Amino acid sequence: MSDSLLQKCLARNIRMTSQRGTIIKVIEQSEDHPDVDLLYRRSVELDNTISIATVYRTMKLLEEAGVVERLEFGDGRARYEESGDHHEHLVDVETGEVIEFFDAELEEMKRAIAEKMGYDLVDHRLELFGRKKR
Amino acid sequence: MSDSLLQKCLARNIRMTSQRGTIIKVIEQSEDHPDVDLLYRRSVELDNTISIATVYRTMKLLEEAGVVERLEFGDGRARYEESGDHHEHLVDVETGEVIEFFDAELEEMKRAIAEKMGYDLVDHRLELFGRKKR
DNA sequence: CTAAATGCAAAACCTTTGCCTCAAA
DNA sequence: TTTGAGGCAAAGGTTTTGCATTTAG
Repeated sequence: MSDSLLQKCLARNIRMTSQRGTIIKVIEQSEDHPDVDLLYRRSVELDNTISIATVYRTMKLLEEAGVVERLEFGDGRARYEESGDHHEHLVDVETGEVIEFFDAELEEMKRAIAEKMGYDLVDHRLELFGRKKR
Repeated sequence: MSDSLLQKCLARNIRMTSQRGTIIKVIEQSEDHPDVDLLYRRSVELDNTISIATVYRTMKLLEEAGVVERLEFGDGRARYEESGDHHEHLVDVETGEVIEFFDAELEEMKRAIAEKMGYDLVDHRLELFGRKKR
């Protein structure tokens, strides 16, 4: 089975502090796609000495370490999720709900398209915005 | 053949002013994906009375009218392009160059995926980030 | 011990807005 | 003439940063 976020950070020699530990725990326990402010508020519940600057600095660190992914849904602030199996996002335009999905054929197609244009795909992002049928 | 951006705006009864005319001309002549500041600087060259607030207001107006598209490449500011044939973007991670492409199969796949999840696709966004092979 | 991390507040960005003036229809 | 648009500057929201202090290793 796969390592916890904390283990991944330790494996990368990220210096561990109580604040980072708290933020990492918050990320691990988040099932949604929180923005920094939400991560901050959840972290403060566990350790009321944490400042939002630390949350920003930690998220940047974790992103650069490749253990979290930064998402943008077009609302002007970054949201985060733990890195893991790659998947895409479908945003329900009426409720704001974010649904994760994965489609192997789609992944391969993206790789092939970049290939055809003479590029190695290093990253990619797909967001679908949909309205629930009824 | 298709209407110019100006014609599309007039057809939608967008009140025309000299500033809007200038900004529209700048968009028409832009072959890249300018952000607001760049649009502003290009507009000022043609009419030095234009303020950046007007550029922001005009881009919002044109976006809501559906005649321009707002793009986000993850650098924290909006970029724009004239609406037209739908296409995707591949960003060269080394040069920042943005290459447009279209793939009908990919489009259909996105629609089908949303469909399968019980959604009507109302919008979608795909960006590939690649490194040129050599 | 020493280098790095934190807190706090200020600053830096990008974007929006209030208000008064000006211009399009 | 009337309603909407523009300019300016201030304010808003998100993210970054300088600096003094604390802490991990």
